[in-house]
Amino acid sequence: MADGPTITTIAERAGVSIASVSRVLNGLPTRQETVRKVMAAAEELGYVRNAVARSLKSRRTHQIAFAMADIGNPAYLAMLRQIQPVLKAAGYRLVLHSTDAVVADEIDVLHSLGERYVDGLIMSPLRVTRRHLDMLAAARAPVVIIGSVPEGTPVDNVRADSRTGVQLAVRHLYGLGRRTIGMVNGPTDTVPGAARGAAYREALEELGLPYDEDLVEIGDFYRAEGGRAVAALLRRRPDVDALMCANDLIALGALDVLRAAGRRVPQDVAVVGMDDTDLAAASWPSLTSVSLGSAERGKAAAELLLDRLKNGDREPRRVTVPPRLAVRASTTGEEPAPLPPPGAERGRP
Amino acid sequence: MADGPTITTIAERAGVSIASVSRVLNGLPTRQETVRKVMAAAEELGYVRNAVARSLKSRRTHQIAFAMADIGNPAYLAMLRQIQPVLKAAGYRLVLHSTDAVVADEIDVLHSLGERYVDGLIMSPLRVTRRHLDMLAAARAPVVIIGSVPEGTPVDNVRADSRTGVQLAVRHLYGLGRRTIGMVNGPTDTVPGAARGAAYREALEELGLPYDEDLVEIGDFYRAEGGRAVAALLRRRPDVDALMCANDLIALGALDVLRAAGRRVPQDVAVVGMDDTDLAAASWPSLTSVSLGSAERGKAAAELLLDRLKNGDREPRRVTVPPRLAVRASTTGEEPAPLPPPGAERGRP
DNA sequence: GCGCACATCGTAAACGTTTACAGGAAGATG
DNA sequence: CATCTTCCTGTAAACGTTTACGATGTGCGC
Repeated sequence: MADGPTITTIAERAGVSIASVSRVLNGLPTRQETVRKVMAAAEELGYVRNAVARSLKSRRTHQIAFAMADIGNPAYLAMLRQIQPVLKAAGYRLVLHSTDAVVADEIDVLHSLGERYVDGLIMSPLRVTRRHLDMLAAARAPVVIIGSVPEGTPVDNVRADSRTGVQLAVRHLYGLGRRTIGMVNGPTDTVPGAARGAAYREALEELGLPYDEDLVEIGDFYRAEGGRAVAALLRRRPDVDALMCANDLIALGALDVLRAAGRRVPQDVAVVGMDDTDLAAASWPSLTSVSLGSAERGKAAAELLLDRLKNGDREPRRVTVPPRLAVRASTTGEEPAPLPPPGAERGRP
Repeated sequence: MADGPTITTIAERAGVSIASVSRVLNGLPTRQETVRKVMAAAEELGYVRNAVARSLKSRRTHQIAFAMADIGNPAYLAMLRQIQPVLKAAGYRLVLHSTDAVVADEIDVLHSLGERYVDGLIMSPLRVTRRHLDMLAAARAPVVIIGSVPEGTPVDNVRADSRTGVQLAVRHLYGLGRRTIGMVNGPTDTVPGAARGAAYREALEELGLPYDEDLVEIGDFYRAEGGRAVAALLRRRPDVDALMCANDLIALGALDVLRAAGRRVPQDVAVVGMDDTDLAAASWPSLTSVSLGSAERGKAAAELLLDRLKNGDREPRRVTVPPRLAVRASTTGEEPAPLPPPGAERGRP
């Protein structure tokens, strides 16, 4: 693992100056003979350009950071899967940060833009605080936010339309005859939590259903937490006949708890998830889920950022991705009640 | 987004030399008064160290690359989830490459180590070719391979024990009375494919069951492909009573096809997956699956690499992670046949 | 008052590139 | 043949750090 060759090594071997080597390597006009010599030397030495030195001089790292709240969440994963190829095709590397949705970590990432190790950042914060906005305004590199930011914030941003998404789901449940529709939400101090909670309320009102706080339970965006929240809601309102869950993980938790409680899905309680992740199609029963277009949002974010890197001072843009409802068995399943869990699942006959 | 301050700016403002600024920022012994002045200036200017310049000088980027075959595969994702926090805790950033299991892309990644934009690489190649080995030998930065490499290859490597894993599964099926155990594999020119195929054969022999090529079908490591392979196998051997699938996605495909064919799982056909991903627990019925310890392997790989970065010329190490069998409903479920899929399952609005 | 040890600092080189600039050679033009 | 272009090349500076080295100043012992 000896020290690799540099353009100086090549220059010596080819008998030219380092400037010529650089020009040849960058395809600038050069005499044919020189090109040949330099190429030959580079080939023999197995030369590879030093990206760090190059970045220092050119002030471009060809790296873009993606700060995701939670690697475990398939919705962010769907974004990542789209972001990666778009960046790769444009010649950028992807630096991955996981912030665990901790504000301090997100601020850290924004702050670290000052280190200039990336040309730009795609970030998907769960909540947007005053500090976020301050840091965004002072950010030393272009940032694209996936999620909602206050009106007028001068930053490119890609948002889902969870309002319409929740509306789609609630209407679907209403159309199936459900009238006691509960909501299991994540923390309402998060952007998605707040939006989904409000949208649920609106959707009910639009349909002329009463909004009842007893039908709303706040947990967190994880399976176990979601399950706990559902259990609490069930104790309070055993008559609930449908559950709008703020994401698929919560919905899976709901399925767990409903099964354990002997409630049939969808006959007794219909369940709708959100994000339409892989888990929704694979779950038991398969989960009706609102797709908020995570994949499309990821792609759009990457494209926005690339565009901004080309064209630094265009107006900030906002892209909104429309939701879709993927209807599956957890709302329209026609088979008889799912039976108690198979013995091995949790030790029951 | 004006040009940020550099140590030169600070030096001017504090009335000291850039050397002093650097010393203060790096905590080298300096007079108290100087420290104060420099810190004050840095603070006022909102100075952040330029990581690129720092890397150029120090020959350390504090970045580590992870080249995963397929972002969509939850097994790799499980590795990623473990790798990320380990690196972060050690002060390294994570650069993510997705190679789509294309050899040329993997070679590219190895080659790009010469650009010195990372201090090391964790790679999980699906197949290891001659070129891989050549590039590994010539790699300009430490590499840890997740997966098997030929005996004696001088490289840190973390492997699963799929042989024992398959054995666990086949014995489990045998113990449940299954005697016509099929295998649905991915391409056998991949390392896991070859290993799992061979292990299946060995496990049968160990149990005194005949090895029958008709019971083996090769597809690819994806859900749809797995389904197709199972369909083919079923046509050839309708009497099969158990399926050993080379990963969970294949097993999900198997469930799809078995359901469509009216076969009950596990009564008619027991199904075992591999990798024990989130999907296994969420699927319908839940999937018995061999965990090859993806998470542990990711963690081990990250730790091996960090250790190697500290101690460049210790002996190459090999870590083998033991498999576990997660038993679920697809082999031991006792409920009556799952019914045909609900109508809505694949009709989307 | 001299010499020495020590602490602190500034100068300058280095990391590996890219690139502005100027110089030289060759060809075109008078 | 002198001059002007044109093309190609080399010199050197720059990007923002870290760090070896030598210079300076201070305090102390004699």
